Amino acid sequence: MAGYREIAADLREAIAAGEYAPGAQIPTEHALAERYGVSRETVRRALAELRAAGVLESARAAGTRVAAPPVRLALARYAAVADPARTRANLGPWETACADQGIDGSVEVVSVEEAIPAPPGVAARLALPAGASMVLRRRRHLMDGRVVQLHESWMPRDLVAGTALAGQGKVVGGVYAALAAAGMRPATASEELSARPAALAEQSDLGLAAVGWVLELWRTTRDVTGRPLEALQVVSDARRVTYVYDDLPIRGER
Amino acid sequence: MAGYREIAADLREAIAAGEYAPGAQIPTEHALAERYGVSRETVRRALAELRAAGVLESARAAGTRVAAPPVRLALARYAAVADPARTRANLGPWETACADQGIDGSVEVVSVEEAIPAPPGVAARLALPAGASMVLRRRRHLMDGRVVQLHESWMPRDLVAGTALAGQGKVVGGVYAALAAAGMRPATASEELSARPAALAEQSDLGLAAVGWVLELWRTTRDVTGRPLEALQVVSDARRVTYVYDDLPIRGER
DNA sequence: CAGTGGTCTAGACCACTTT
DNA sequence: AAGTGGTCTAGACCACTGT
Repeated sequence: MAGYREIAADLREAIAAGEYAPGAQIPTEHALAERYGVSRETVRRALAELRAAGVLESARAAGTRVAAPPVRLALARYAAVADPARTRANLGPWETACADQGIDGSVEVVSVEEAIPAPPGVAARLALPAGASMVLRRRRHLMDGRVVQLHESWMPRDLVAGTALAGQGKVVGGVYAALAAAGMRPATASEELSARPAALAEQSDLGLAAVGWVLELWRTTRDVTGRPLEALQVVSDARRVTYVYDDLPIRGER
Repeated sequence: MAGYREIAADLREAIAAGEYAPGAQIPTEHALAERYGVSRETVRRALAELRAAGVLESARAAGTRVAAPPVRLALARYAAVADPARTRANLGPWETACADQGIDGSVEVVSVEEAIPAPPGVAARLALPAGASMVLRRRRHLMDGRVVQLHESWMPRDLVAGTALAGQGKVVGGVYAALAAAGMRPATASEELSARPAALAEQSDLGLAAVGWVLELWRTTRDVTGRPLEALQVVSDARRVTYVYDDLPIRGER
């Protein structure tokens, strides 16, 4: 009579109707199997669907509960980051954004490699010849306790060799300041934002349960002449982040 | 010996290593069960994980194949939409973006309701008093054959009553032109972008299989005085869309 | 018509948490 | 110690696709 999709839809409705509040435990799999007159495996398929949809959360011997919507970090991508008052005492934009939202943000430099062959996507964004152009790669983890974002920053090797950017460890004052100190002036940036299921490595780096999704942001920074200075890939737990573009001037249609 | 997660990881590696090319059929569930020495149900759990991760696609009686990465539409959110040459003969930005990418885009007006109580998120974005502020809602579907985006546009009722925006059917020339014709000048827009699992209605509207994910974009348009004119919610199939913000001026840090 | 994936069952054992 | 969800099995029937 009741297929697992119907059971899933039924439970979904009951939850949406407030029959089970966020955090409340739903009946056990055994009880649901009896209620719907199906086997426990069939109930489990319904619950699996609702877990994947973020509606339910199960903990090993503690039952299945209605999931509370995740706490999202709002991250400014445009106007708000321009406020110089916000760039406090050597805090980067991440620490500042976290502090504004009452969260303890931190950054860990994972690796700095001075000469890596540029992958195709990076070469294209940096306008380097396809093939074996060598680039600098800096990898970072941005955390608020758990890892929230994975950063991979790629820069043309000839631009940054010998500068602070080629050194190990954190770049104090930010990448843009270091670029400026080396005589390069970031003037514009282009961003490409998409969502996709997490790769296996991302799943473990971000501590995602089962099949997680990520937001993938590419930011290409250029100087006034249009020369690319940096290609930055930001991979985030899709459920933990909102990107905000504030006060974009309107010049035409949308 | 082999749990379903190991089997999933094993297959994932084989596919990443190119052992099965995109579009190629992998062995049948029966064959995999025999190879790994497990039951068919266990294999199916592994395959379910890879389907959820977008690695595999199954068709009813035609086997399971390696999924090709979905074709994404690049949608400009900033500089490129300002090019007046692109706004062709009453084509909206959607039709234009699709045409640029060799795709036949179309727009369908789903409903126009003149007086709806504003939901909390809308009231906040339109800076209306919480409670029962009445607003106009226009719902559209943007298609390239399949439905790609769901639009819900909300405007304060007192601003648009009696204008072309309150009429049924398409607004020729675009919402911004209609606002301008009614004496309102859109000057800035703020966008908030996040990803989440699709709600049930979105799943069916967008034709998503199983548990799909969506990108949710809120665009709040204001005039020079900062008065909100429109709150637009755009829900897209997360696998079909990339949002592009071109040539953002850099004024501070990121 | 043979073979595929989709669904379902009635058991079973385990690791773990809660009491 | 009892109860929970996590994993697994060896069957079964079905709808559908390909030939």
